Amino acid sequence: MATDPSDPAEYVEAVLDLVERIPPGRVMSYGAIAEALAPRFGRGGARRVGTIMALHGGSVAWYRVVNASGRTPPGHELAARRRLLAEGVAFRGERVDMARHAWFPDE
DNA sequence: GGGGTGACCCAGT
DNA sequence: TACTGGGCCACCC
Repeated sequence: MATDPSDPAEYVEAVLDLVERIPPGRVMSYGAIAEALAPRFGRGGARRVGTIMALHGGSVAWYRVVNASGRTPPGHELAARRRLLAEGVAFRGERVDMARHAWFPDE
């Protein structure tokens, strides 16, 4: 079906689809996204998710995706911070308070 | 076939 | 907290 691991485009779609499901005020790390899709696609990794976001993130809520440390993507720190603050996400200095806002599809 | 690159991650210092 | 080194995987020359 649409989840054909042999088609790279399907993985991209799955990543973007998952990002769209992140509730406002919550965030996910690149690694967490890779982990969440692992059962379905098996392949991929945090690094790949990052590349996908860099290329196609513009069409989704890219600012809800941060690295494992809670840092916002390079070059977009200000924009990400503004949007996240507007959604009620707490910051600790320059990073998101992951312990408080990290989200996982299971919820 | 070989080597460099990247919106990553983790452990060690 | 910051920096370093190793591992990771797909993509591009």
